[in-house]
Amino acid sequence: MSKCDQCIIRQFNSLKALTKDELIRISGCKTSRIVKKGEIIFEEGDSVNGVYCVKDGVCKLSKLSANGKDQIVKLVVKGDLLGQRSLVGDESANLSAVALNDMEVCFIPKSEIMNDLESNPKFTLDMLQQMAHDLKESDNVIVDMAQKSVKNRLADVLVYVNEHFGVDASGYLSITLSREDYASIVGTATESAIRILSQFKKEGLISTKGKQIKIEDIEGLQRME
Amino acid sequence: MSKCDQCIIRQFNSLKALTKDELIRISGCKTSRIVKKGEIIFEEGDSVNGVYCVKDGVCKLSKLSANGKDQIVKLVVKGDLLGQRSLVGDESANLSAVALNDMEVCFIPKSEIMNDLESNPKFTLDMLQQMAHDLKESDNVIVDMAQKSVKNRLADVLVYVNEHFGVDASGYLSITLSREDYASIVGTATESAIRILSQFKKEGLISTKGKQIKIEDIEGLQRME
DNA sequence: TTTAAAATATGATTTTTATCATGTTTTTAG
DNA sequence: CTAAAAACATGATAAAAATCATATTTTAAA
Repeated sequence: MSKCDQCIIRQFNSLKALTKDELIRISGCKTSRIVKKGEIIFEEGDSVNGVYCVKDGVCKLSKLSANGKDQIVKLVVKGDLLGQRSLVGDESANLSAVALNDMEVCFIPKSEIMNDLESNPKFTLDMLQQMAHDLKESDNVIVDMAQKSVKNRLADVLVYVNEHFGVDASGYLSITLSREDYASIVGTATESAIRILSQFKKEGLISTKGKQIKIEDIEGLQRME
Repeated sequence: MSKCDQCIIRQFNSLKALTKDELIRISGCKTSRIVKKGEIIFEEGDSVNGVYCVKDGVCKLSKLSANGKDQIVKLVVKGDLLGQRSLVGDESANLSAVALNDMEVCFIPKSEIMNDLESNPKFTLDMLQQMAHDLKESDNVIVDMAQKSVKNRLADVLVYVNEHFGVDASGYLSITLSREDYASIVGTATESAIRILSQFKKEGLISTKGKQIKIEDIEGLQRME
């Protein structure tokens, strides 16, 4: 089993604020796991009972709305923690987490994390800062959701995915989301998302190969925002 | 000057996790202030440099969108803290805070709060728990914003205001929001909000007197959700 | 108290977005 | 490899919401 105190990933999240002793203790009780693309890590209503540290891959956090559609609230990437909100709030999951590609995650039991949160203020403060950042992001999403058109929001998402996940050797976005996923991030009907992507294609802003998307004119997409 | 350790309001927020000594120290450096209805407490981009503890009244947290419209993200009420996100993130305000009625607030300088956050894990953890709750709420707003109709969202807001602020002696909502404020919470055009309120009136769900609103059929409004 | 300004109200119209229908392509399972 | 399922695509139409126009009412200021 790999050791947390030698794991580079923790530099990207609040676990970096733990002491060497705390990391060694956590190493002893954490479990590693491979999550296949499409697999559910946890679902709305589940007791999560710990925190996942994402060593590789990406997953979506989504919530089922009253009308039966899934709304994606956030993408969780390599280096992020997952499940900390439910853990801190001591409640069952408000969102579902589903892998968008193959992932590698470490699971740290709740009791271990809570122990450190209660005794290591540096760790707690780092977690608080991270959550403050998440809250700011969420507030910004609310504003965009309320005030921008579907077309604008979709352009935003393409730019976001491009910036955060980059492109593969042939220039296609390295994360492949289904049209339904795009619709579910933007908060629109799948047909509308497809239609707008087609329009972007006609306008030369993007090109596609199957479900893969290549951004051809990022300034054009940004200008729309 | 009133003493924080004897102030009942702190029971409603994270300040309750401070020790008596810490409260006495804070009492010595806090300042009290009356904020008139409509007055700006801070604006997007301001350095807030501390935390406000709301002793009385209500304010809106909003952000100016690219199209020039204000989007209200949250209502901050008696007992809540204000400005903690910017303080923890060590950045300028992402939102503006404007009083919706006359308020009484206490301002605690940043250095004092940070000092306690770094040394009192109970306080930090309480703050973290509160922020986890805020984040959950924000995520839920995103889902509603994306998946519910304007009419549904407006019904939600009326129910929310009713539940959180109650009614005056004659049964009218005790917080009086302008139609523009309602539009800005829901994320719609002012005319649309007015139109839907008129429709609710015709359907007997609410009645109005000037800008005041009385809920006549809360189940009807809830059923819509 | 009178008047100007702001807020509320409502109609007409346009734009945006959702829904339904249906066909095509791509992916997946046997 | 092939059939079935899933995902993608697009047209037609309906519904939702924005915009523009213009009254009317309420509020605030001189």
